[in-house]
Amino acid sequence: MENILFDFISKYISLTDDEKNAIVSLDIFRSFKKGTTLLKEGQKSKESYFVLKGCIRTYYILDSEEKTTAFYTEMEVFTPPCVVSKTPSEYYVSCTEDSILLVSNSDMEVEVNSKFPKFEIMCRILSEELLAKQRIDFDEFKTSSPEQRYLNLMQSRPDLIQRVPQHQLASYLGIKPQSLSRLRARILEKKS
Amino acid sequence: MENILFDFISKYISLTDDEKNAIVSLDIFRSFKKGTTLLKEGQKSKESYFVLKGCIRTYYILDSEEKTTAFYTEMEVFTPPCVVSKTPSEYYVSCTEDSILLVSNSDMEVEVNSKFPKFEIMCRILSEELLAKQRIDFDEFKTSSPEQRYLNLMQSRPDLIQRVPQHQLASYLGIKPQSLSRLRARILEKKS
DNA sequence: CGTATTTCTTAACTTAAGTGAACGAGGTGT
DNA sequence: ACACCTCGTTCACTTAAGTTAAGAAATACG
Repeated sequence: MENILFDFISKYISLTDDEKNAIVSLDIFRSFKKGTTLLKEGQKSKESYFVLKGCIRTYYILDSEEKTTAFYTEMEVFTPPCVVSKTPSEYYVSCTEDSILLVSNSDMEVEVNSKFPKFEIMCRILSEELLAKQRIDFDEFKTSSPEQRYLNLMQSRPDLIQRVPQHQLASYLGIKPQSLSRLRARILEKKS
Repeated sequence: MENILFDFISKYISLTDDEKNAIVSLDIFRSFKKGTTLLKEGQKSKESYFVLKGCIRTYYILDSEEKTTAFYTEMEVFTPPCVVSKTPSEYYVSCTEDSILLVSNSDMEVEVNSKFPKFEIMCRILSEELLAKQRIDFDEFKTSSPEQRYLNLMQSRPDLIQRVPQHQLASYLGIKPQSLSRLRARILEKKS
């Protein structure tokens, strides 16, 4: 499990064995059962997540309806916005599958960053990359129809369509479950 | 003009007079006429922008139609995703108004960051904040209808509605100009 | 100043998403 | 085995956005 993490980190900086040991000794791997809620609306948190295995999702409850806005799967990082803004969360975070996560605490990060300046650099580069990636995703969402979004998702993250319930996918695509069903039927019809 | 920049920076780190002078001596303020294109599709770039005065927008040309996806105004920072990914740009960046911008080059940033580690920290914090902010914007976009998005925009950035052409606003809201006109008429009718 | 061009609005019609309801399949728990 | 519940699909109907076209308003420019 540690190797997955170190492979990820090695894309940004190189670590000595001592540094690797220091990270392992932090004891930050955690297992969660499917359905576990990691963060609730109204709560404050300092935790960030790196998904080693499984899938977590973020959702809002608006008019007593769940609105799923994001999924994070293997090799993806997620810091809830409320951790950055230090305000109570407006959304929920939970595991859609049995998951193994690296859970880090922002106090801990401050400490590690000051001890290993390399780490600070990695965090900067990673944030910049995620910002750029999310910008592209947002642009794509804005400039396409629900149907195009679904087709794009089939290209970019085909696994999600299989592993995630349709009604969660629907709100992820910005539509209702019924519309997703219809849209899928429409696509199948076109193919034939 | 420098003071606007230093006020901004002071939200993240504190600078000595020497450091301020070092920054001023980089000579990075630039003026642009309304309509100036800063980046074209297919080009590579290393430039990031901080808006001191004016407004810049990003847009795609898809099916020979402009699709505006973002506006950056006073006190906002923008690094085009292609600068981060080091690939040719898929979009355009241009000034919608006469603008004064701080233009920085990523080579220059590397140098400044290694000379002043403080700066690295600021960049990390800033990226994290922007990422979280953009995440919230994206979530809001996904979970609301075009009409709600327009009403939200009236709350959060009322100036944009005044200073930017309607057809650019429309694609920013993910709809066609005609739909924006209609939607505005609908809102006015409800009020009365 | 007047003409050209762009921008915004309106309208009629088409297409697709939202809504409410019903149904069947699959899973859960007692 | 049974009742229960969630989930996905389908249908009929409503509502809003896309499309095409036309005209009014604002702006740019010679």
